[in-house]
Amino acid sequence: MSRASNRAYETIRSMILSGELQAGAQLAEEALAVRCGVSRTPVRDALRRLEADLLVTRTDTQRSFVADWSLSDVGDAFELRAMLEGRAARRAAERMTDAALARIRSANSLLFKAINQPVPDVSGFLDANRDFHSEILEAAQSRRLAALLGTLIEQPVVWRTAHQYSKEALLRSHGEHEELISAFARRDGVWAEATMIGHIHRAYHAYADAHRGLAQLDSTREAAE
Amino acid sequence: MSRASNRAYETIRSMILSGELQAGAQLAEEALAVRCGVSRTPVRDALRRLEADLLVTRTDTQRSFVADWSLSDVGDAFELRAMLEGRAARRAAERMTDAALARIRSANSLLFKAINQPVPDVSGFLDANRDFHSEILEAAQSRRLAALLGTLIEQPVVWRTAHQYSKEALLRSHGEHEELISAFARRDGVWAEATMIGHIHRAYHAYADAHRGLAQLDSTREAAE
DNA sequence: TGTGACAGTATTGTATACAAATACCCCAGG
DNA sequence: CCTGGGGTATTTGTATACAATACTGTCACA
Repeated sequence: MSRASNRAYETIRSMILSGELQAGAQLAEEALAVRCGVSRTPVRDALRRLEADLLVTRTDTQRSFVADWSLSDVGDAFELRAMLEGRAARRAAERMTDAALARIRSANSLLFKAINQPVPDVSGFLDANRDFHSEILEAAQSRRLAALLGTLIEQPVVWRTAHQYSKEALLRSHGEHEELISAFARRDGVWAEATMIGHIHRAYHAYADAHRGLAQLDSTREAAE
Repeated sequence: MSRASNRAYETIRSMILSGELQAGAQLAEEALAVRCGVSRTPVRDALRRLEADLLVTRTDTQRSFVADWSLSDVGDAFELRAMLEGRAARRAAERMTDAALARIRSANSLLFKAINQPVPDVSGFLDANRDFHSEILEAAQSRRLAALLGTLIEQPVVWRTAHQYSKEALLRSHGEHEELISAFARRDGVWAEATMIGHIHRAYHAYADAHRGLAQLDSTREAAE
């Protein structure tokens, strides 16, 4: 995808995720085109992609709006992601090559290094985490699974969650990854799947706890106004 | 989606599925626009959607080609579909209302009627089958699950398979649906999930058998030339 | 013979104008 | 006050022109 189209996608996406565009707000193509500094054509492209990400919904008459993500929607997404990533881990374990295993190990080493800085390097953690999971997806050798997970992995949700994490929680992630690696090393698909499902579910609860905390802050703030 | 865009989508899709456009063939926007009798704009839209369906792939430089669906890809898709529809059945059973149950029963009655014509009414069967499965998806109350399954349910694959079915095979489908209904009536999610997984897997094997038969015919024909 | 640069061609990306559809607002009638 | 109709404003759909990019084949040179 070339410049303008990507720019529109990234711009609109970040406006949604930052809250600059609130849930339910209408997304008119012309207005977005102006804000992104491009014409409507790439904006239309971007809206299509965001719709596939479920960040944008369309009415039956083709008007676009910022989708509203309740906590239950997020739960929904995590549940599916757990199921699909679990399946990916199982397939990966059954098809694991030594080379892929080495790459996965290396990603988790980088992740460990990022945690053990004087101040934990969250963005380094996230990069390594992404690599770790995508190596597994690669090893699973299923284009469809990759395509489905692509729409489900809301990196921003992971992002928000990770910034809430304590160093201990980050280390726990690393430890769960190590357990996955053990399962891969033994080509034990069932173990890998179960571990992955647990791993994602723990991430979900970390997110939900943080979210509840924030919601409480919000309502406190509102009450104070 | 309006007229031209849908027309392009349907036209290109059917050209791919009918084999008029063979796997690996390049899909140039201008050429497709001419063949569909519309301009490039709606064709671009259509290609995006077909890409999401994985009927079309794009190179890193944005050229589009007809995706090549080996039997293992189809197996991949069925496996995922079984997992996701199984999950949908479980959720549906856990959330089943009497009204939804009635609609599901009615869809399966129509399906039964379609089979029991002097000559089985395959397209009536397919309509009822689609309704049956989409009522379940509706009852599952998960937008994301619905979105994921939407890209996976290749109605044409079902179509090709159904036309191979004997009346007995169609009746077996009806019977499996009845078992699902029993599970729903008892709100037994585990039973519903297991039954659905079996149902989809049987459909896959029916497809694979038919496909192998066709492949054999093809190679025989080629040998004869 | 092999390789790299170049030019010409094909293809996709973007902007823009206009057409079609839809939503909104206001007012009349009950 | 509510409801429906109709006109206007807004928004999306489509076509088209042009720009940017990627592909292809040829020729020169090693």
